[in-house]
Amino acid sequence: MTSFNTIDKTDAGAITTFAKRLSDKTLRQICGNEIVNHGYSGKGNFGQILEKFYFEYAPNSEAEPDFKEAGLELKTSPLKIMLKTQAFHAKERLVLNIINYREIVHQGFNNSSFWKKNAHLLLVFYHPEKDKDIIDYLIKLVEDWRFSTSDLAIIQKDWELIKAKVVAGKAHELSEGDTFYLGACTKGGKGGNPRHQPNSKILAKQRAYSLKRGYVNHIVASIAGNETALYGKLIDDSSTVQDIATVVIRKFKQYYGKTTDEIIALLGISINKNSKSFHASLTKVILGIELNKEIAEFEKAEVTVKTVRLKKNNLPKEDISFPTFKYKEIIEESWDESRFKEILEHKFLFVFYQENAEKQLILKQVKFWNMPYSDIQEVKKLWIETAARIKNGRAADLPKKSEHSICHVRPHAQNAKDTYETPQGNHVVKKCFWLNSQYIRDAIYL
DNA sequence: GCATGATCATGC
DNA sequence: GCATGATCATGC
Repeated sequence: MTSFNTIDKTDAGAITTFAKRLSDKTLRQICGNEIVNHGYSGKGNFGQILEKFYFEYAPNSEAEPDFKEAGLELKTSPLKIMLKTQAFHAKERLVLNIINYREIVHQGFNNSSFWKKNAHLLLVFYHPEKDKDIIDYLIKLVEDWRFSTSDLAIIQKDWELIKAKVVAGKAHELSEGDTFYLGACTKGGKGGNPRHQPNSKILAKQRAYSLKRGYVNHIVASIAGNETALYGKLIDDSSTVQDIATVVIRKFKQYYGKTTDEIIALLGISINKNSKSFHASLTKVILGIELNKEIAEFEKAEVTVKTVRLKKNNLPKEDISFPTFKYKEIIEESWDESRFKEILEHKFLFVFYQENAEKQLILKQVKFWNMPYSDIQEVKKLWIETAARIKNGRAADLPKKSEHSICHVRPHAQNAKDTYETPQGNHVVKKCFWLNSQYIRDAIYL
């Protein structure tokens, strides 16, 4: 193989071309058997082996990009194959450099450690398979990446929010749901590797900048050129306003106080009022997205839309459900790696309608929301209690609404015969966590 | 009127 | 066939 040492290190194009030789190959094929005794094991080491044996430099954690003369940062990330479409998707968020709490408060975006390191990425996507050695993973996609103008505007806004929280002495309250594309994800194993922060005595978990999985999906699809879904954009590079929340709220606001019938008439469209997807369709139409398309920004930011019907007293008619959990799986999870915590760390868009005297639905308010850190800590207690009861054979008796102010557990199944097996071997109706209607009213709507 | 249990509709 | 979002039914 041609050595990387023959490549012009100031030329990002030449480095990318050299990297592209990896496409559709494995590390063993490209580097030969010299890497069999690579000495690395376990997750996350694909990148280190690639750096050491292909690019021939020692893994480091410097503030400069990996190829600093070319301003290019090497990142490797795993893909998974979607069963239905056989298309490649991002398996995980893409973790970037550590957020230095002491430094960020003195930085602007353009001289931030995030931007210095990640303005230009060299991405290597590989396909990990169980039971295979890391060096036998197939490398599927290799490409350099720069953020589009409109994406960068959103990422900069995300960065400003992360900084503002650290400036306010709230680094310990950072959550991935705070932001749209650029997340602050935990990094550093169990215990969260607590760090000092500048404006508070409270220790904060170590966190890194990361691109959300939905955003990495967008990168993968755009590199592979095989978008399976159709996307409609709220914002493009020529938009005057480049902020997701501002654009969305502005579009909805002109219909506040109007009934769904009036909104439909004003929009001049016809959608089936009796369909259960009526509200989802109406949301898309208000946002100017065609019904057969997905909202590009929401997919990239992994925004979950929830439609809520309020009663006259502002209390939602229903609690909000989440996916069911399997009794035998939840007891094997820890809270920090739990599916439910991951769900709660997403950003939500709530669309509130309220019933009037004639039983018509009036659009009241839309709100982007993510669960505050302190509430997530409360839910953690409920989750632990739930797992403990299941372990103790009490799957039929899980925390009720009266036991917790934020969430409860309740059936969510086709019918009473639709069950999952418990650790004890009996079958109990499928259940899930629900967000209490009172909490939705008090913590989100009002 | 609400908590709790139960079930429906849709789309993949 | 099942996951998911949404909604209904009953009894206290």
